[in-house]
Amino acid sequence: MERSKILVVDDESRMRKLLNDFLTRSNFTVLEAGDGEEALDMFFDDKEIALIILDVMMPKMDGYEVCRTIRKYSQVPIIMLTAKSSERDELQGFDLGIDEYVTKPFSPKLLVARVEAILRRSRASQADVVEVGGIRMDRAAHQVYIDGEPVELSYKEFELLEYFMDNQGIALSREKILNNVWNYDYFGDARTIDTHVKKLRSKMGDKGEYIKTIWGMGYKFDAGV
Amino acid sequence: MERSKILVVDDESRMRKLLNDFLTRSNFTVLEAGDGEEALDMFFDDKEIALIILDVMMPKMDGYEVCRTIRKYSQVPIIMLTAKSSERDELQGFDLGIDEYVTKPFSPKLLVARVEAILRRSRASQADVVEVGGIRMDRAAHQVYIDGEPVELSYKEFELLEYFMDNQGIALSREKILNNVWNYDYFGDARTIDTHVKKLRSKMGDKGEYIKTIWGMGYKFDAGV
DNA sequence: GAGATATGTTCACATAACTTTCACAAGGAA
DNA sequence: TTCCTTGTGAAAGTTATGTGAACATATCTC
Repeated sequence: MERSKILVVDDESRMRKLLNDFLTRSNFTVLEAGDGEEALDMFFDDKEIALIILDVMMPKMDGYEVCRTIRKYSQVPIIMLTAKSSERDELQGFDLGIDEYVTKPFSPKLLVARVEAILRRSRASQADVVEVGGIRMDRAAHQVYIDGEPVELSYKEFELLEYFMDNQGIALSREKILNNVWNYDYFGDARTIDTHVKKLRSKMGDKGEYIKTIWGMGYKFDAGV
Repeated sequence: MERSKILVVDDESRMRKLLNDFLTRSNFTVLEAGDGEEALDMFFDDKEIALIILDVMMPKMDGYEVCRTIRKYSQVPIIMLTAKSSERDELQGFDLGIDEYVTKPFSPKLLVARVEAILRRSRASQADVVEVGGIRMDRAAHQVYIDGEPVELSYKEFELLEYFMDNQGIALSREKILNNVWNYDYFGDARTIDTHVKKLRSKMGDKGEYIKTIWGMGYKFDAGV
């Protein structure tokens, strides 16, 4: 997977540095903007920005304003940083097309998890139907076919398979799977993944072998093509 | 591998000198700070600090405080020095993002080993695919290919080969291998390395010869290219 | 809102895979 | 040769994963 470019907009440089650090560590490329105007300039200059993290409270042009302007031209995912949850409630009243709200102070780890989840979603919607090694995944219909036959998968099973198919050939640790397929607020047993993998494999028949176990590490989807 | 810069923070100058000595000998560049404020100044002045060793008990600003401040802006690895293990337990209750705890008195040798292990971890994610002399190592897929054919390696075997390939042409003592490939809390027989080397060699076929024995010393990976 | 149904999670145990140790063989150094 | 290090195969020990069932939670139906 290529490195996605993320634009961080905040007037406080410390906050920008913090986010930059964490996101860079998580393998994203980060651009920083110190105010709304700069943010708009950077966004319209660089067509490859995959996601924007936007502080609400900024001098001159606030996050709300920046968001409205961008939304006139683009559906790029936007995460809003708000200082109080009351701000958040207020904003949610308007339909600004904001993908997530994160209230300060937040755990950077959590933010990264949300960023990954959103990007996954927005990447997913690019190709609605994918077919690999006899497995056809129709995201719009939320339906999977194996050798042309429809297979009944539960919601989680579908999402798990989707994540596997989006990351073919890549070794995925349980932690990573949890972060991307489960909600960020799930803190249960990672072994639940094993159970889901078991069900997935059995529902997939002989294609179940595509889900390889990487002992001591996690799982990997590999259709061998 | 370039010399990594390490910041040692302790109010006792004897302790700083001791650490400085050992780390310098192990080929690190060392900066010293005598208190928390100085530490913060040095850290934010010098963007190249790769790791911080931090004493908990210090006058004015304690290690706990320093850590929290740094964590607001940076994910640099931090090793905490604690006087009693009770302190350690207490600290672990908070999620400060500390990478390691070392309880005084400690063996400097052990500390150096931990430093190396942590730095290796944080460096590891640089090049995802490496190929040398017909051996292709795909870290993302956690898979090794020899002459294009996939080879099944266990977790430890993979890590061992990874370490060898990251240190091509360098003679590696068993001690060093243990410190870097095994966990620091492994105190078993170093001969387990021999067994793993044997398995690796046999799984690598004629490429097994790349792992040379350095009699009386250890091993070396050398693809002769 | 109660009961039924489907889905998701946890648990305990079986199984499989891996790691370490051991004992002895083989090989290099003095 | 003699001492010490390394190679090797197999046994013993350890840990991770597979699996079925119980339990919990959410969803649907009436």
